[in-house]
Amino acid sequence: MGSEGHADGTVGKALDVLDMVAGHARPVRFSDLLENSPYPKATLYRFLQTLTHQGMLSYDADRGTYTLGVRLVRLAHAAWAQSSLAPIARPFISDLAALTGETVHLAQMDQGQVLYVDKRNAAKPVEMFSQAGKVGPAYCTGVGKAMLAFMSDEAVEAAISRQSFHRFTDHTLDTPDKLRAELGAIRSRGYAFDREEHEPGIICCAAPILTRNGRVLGALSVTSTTARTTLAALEAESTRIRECAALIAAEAESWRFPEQE
Amino acid sequence: MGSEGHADGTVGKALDVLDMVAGHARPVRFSDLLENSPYPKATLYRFLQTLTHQGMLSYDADRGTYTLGVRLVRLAHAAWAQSSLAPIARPFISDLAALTGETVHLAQMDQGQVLYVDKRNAAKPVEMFSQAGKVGPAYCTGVGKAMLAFMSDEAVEAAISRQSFHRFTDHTLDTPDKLRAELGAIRSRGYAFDREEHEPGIICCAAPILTRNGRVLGALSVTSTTARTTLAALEAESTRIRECAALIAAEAESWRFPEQE
DNA sequence: CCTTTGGTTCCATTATTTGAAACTTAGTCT
DNA sequence: AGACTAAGTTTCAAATAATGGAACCAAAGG
Repeated sequence: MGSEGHADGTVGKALDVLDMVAGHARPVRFSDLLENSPYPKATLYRFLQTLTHQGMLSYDADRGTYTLGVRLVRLAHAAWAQSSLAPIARPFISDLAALTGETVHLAQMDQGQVLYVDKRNAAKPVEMFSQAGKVGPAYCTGVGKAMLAFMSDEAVEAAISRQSFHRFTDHTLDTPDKLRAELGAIRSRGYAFDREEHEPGIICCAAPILTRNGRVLGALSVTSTTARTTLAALEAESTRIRECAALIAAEAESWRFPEQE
Repeated sequence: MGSEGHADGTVGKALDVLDMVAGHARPVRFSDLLENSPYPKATLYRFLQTLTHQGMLSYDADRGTYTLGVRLVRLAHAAWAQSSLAPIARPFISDLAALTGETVHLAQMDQGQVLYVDKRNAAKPVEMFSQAGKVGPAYCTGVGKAMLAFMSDEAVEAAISRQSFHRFTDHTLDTPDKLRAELGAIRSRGYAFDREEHEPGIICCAAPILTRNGRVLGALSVTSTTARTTLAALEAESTRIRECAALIAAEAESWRFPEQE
């Protein structure tokens, strides 16, 4: 039962080191890394050398610090274009943001966590990278619950075992059982709410993006504040949200059909 | 020399496989990969398993295809936040885009390549990852030349040795010597042009972002098309661009890149 | 000049990776 | 159906690469 160490094989460990570098907000020195590292000095050193040599990290010789490298950025660029729903969904979420006048989030599930891959705000100018790429908890966000509700039982349990169930607000569903009950309700309703479960004053209505065979591709949410609107008013948009999700799903599915050679 | 890198160690090979997947625009089947793979079936198979398990790839069981995984997107977010100039420069490039009414690029140099870390377009709504995160050649872009012109001789030569000198247009500087001459001119002028060297019809004026001691942090450019404006008109903005670069440098230095002594 | 701190290299031991071949499906042809 | 075939998966002894304690080096500090 994986308590923590899920670093299988050598590449797993190397990627672990990548995450360690990514974890720090600024360029890190070797010794900084060594402190929170499960690996001995020589081993960590060699990993850093290899990753740097491979372009996944970049080393500032003057300062002796490591940052994430270009190759990683290039891969990520490809990943975003290729594996995320974002490029396909872009026009649809723009429309949805314009129609509702609220902030729209597009998210996918990553190892039991919610990964926001795009965001559109009708009012404010668009934010870039600073928003896309963010991660959040699955158990207390609209998009997270919307996705969980339509995943297979094993996948849900795997995800649940990775949740922290931290009680962010009075409304946070802070146990697996409360969450499971909520997921059932969502499944039959077809869409999810966030009733200030993650942040006070923030509410949303979210729908999953599903393939024809019911596989979860991602989720879509319209977010607002209790100051500006109510859950009931957001629920009125649920049909629109679900239609938008369906359009994205259709587009995604047709676009992904392999037309080899 | 060594276009296809010597994949040192196990992680090198694994990353190689990642690149292979990234190379294809669409989801790839195992056998597609196997064809252009230097690795035997079993080996490739195990790499794909590991990478998938690590979230670097994602496997579509229905279709039996691999795509780049979302973990990369998360890493890229960290890379962007960490690559320091982008978050700092954001308000400044927004202003510059508004003032000039043209597209503004923010780039940094890594391993002889230009990495675009942000982009702002006054007219169109902002594009996300699809633009920021792109990598381009240094020898035939305004930002690339602006940075090279202020780098140390060794660094420049190292970068030159990594350029392909592909002749994109009639104006491309396609030899090291032409480039070196141009760099001298840029250094004394203080800013660089792109005279349709990379793409026909695309011109720009670029300035480096330098620390007090002259270290190159990045570069800034204002880009337009020959249809809309002229080089002379862009040059009129050069003072503004350089001022903007100076502001960013000052901010960066006080904030993230304290120059020692 | 001696010590500490931070980083790099060595190298015998150990564990992992390797890949030919055998095996398992899932299709296809006759 | 039965006999082929293509595509993906597993096995296992041999080959290879990773490991990490310890030695080493280079600055900075006393």
